[in-house]
Amino acid sequence: MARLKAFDEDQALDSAVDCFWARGYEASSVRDLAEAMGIGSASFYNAYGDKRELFRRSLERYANRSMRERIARIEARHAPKQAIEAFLAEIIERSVKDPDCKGCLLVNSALDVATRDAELGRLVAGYLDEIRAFFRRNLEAAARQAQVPADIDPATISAHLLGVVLGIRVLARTGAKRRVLDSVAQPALALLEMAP
Amino acid sequence: MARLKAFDEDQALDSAVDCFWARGYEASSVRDLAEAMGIGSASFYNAYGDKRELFRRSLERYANRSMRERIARIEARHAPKQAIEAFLAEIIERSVKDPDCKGCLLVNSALDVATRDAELGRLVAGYLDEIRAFFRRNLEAAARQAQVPADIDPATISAHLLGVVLGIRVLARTGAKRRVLDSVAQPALALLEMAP
DNA sequence: ATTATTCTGGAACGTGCGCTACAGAATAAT
DNA sequence: ATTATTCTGTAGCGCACGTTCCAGAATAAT
Repeated sequence: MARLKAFDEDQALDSAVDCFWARGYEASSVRDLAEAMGIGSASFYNAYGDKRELFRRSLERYANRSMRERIARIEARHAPKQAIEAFLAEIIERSVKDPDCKGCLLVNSALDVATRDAELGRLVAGYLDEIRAFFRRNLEAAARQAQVPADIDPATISAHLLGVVLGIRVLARTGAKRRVLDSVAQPALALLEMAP
Repeated sequence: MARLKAFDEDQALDSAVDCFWARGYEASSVRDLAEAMGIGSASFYNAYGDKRELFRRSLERYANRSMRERIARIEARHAPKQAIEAFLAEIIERSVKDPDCKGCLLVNSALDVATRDAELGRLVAGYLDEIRAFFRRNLEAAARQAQVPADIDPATISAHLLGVVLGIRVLARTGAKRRVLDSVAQPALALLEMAP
């Protein structure tokens, strides 16, 4: 009964994610975004409401397709302790291989727009806490299976690991070399090793 | 032979630092800045050149008055190992006590404007590396005095500690509680403890 | 007192911003 | 074929941005 959309909404959303990821919220103008998405501004506002709402959906899509996908995939394939190691290894690998040093959209946003928009701030904080929950869940499972030293406290170490991930993401965006990122992660991973 | 400036240039610069610190580069308009600094736009451009140059000077002033001051003060008053502990403790203390959750101007900038301006990016990376150098210097001194375990590698642990500091700064800006920040730091500090 | 120089407040410039209006194109149902 | 509805390209809205201009005020040297 009406004209059909001439573009794929999710595909365009992916392009928006890339734009926000590389340049941040403020520096991505609606014209930049629309061009990257391959649509005009009328379609832009018709499909997504406004720039902020597009950003909210971009955050959500990034969280689903990048963070949650990674967590689910890794947890499906690895035992708890190895899942933690694989998570850190993959983040370093991706950071080093990204020629644009984009870091993580959630971390980038946490310091930028999230501080000026309470709802987005809560959203981002919640997404980051899912990473901590991933660490905690796997630390507890590893402890149950005696794969990690008995004296580690999952609540403490999971926060530490989240901090390490955030530190890696920040340094990665400044263009740090793999050697530095590995050094950031190594002592945290060493905590998981059993005494010889 | 000419009219005198009616404002203190450094004092106004401090106000600019506060503005950039709280809101970031893009979100601080020249009008915002000039108002916070208590000057008109003519004085603004006469004294500082342009917005970017003011930001460069703000970064420099923040580095000198916040980071370098802290490092110098702590190193003057503490033995190497205690200096590292005091640095982390002070950062957590300041983060928790800041009602605006501003985090660290250098870290905030590292993810924002520094990624779009190569010179500023190099500047920020250099400032952050001074924190790593502080850790490394004190780790080496502590090792020489047998205040830390013999098997710790200053090159690795200094990068780890920098990562932990960055993680704390990011979490602090998202409004994390002291308990979380302490948890991020605690395992890193435990590395410095001698085996019982 | 005059002069040369610099600083200051305010108005205004051009540009790019987020966003909207509108006319026409495309579709599904009648 | 007509109609109702939605999508699309383009032009342009009002506004805030960084920056400049300018007339006048303030100062130190003459």
